[in-house]
Amino acid sequence: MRLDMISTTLHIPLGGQFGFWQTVNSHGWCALVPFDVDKSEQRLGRLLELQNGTLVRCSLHRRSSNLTAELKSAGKITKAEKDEVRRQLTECLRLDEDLSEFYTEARRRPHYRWIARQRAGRLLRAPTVFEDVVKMICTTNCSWALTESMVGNLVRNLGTPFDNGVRSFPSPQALAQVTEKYLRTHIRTGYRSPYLLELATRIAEGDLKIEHWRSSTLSSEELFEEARSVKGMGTYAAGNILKLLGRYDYLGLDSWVRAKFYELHKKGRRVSDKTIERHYASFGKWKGLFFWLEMTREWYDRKFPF
DNA sequence: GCGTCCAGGTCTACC
DNA sequence: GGTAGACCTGGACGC
Repeated sequence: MRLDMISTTLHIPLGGQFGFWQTVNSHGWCALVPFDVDKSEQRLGRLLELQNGTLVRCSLHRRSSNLTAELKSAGKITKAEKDEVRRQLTECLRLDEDLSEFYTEARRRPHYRWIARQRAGRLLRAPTVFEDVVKMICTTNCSWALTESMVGNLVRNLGTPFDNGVRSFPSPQALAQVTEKYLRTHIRTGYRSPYLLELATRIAEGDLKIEHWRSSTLSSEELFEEARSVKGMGTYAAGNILKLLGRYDYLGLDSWVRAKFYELHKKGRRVSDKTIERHYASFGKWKGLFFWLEMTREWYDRKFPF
């Protein structure tokens, strides 16, 4: 479908702490639709769905001390819609998250000073917790290629169409409308299908309010347990979802980071998860972030992999 | 082209 | 509380 698009530009002032390209490439999310990346231009693309259903395609890049967002939509964007775009982008790029305390901790430790220098530590997230949780479940027990396939199928089959084949991430309501068989056959989510369906149905029916998690006053332990109560979210998935909520108390171990830890700290020898936990215990509430950045440091030293 | 094996987290049943 | 086996997909490999 081709629509007559209206373009407009939004400028968002950035603090000195903010590393745009570092945030975009902080983990694999930028490679999962409806995000897309243009490496040569250092741009992040994203189709946003606003509360009133309006779709806005954003192309983001850094220009001096501003984030420039080039917006395209089927009609003229109102001021209220622009404000919502700004809010959603602030959520995705964690522009409101204050990492001063984390950087002070990093500067105190010679091995981690590079983190503050690089302005690393902001982890890209989706506009909604729902999208983050669905994607996290789609990373479990499979290769990255399969994650890309499952998320691509979800967006292609259940997302709202925009322009030129681009689609939004499906809402809980859209996901809740299909059957487990449909998910297995068309989305290829396998045994995860009943988990995704249950999650979407609970949210659509108002039984589970995961969008509150980002502003929750619960302790990290309580929030971790609440995340664990979602079927399909084990210790790995819940630990990493907490990082996307701004809580870094958990490591979120998977086979890739374990292997990286063995390589960096144990000359390739396997050790127990408890040993890894002990290694980072002194980092307190920041341990998950120090851990992830140490495991991915080479991404910052050379090119990012996504 | 077909069959087999394997890697990857989580859940459930069982001890 | 700890452990074994099932779940499902796609890629690698051998024939």
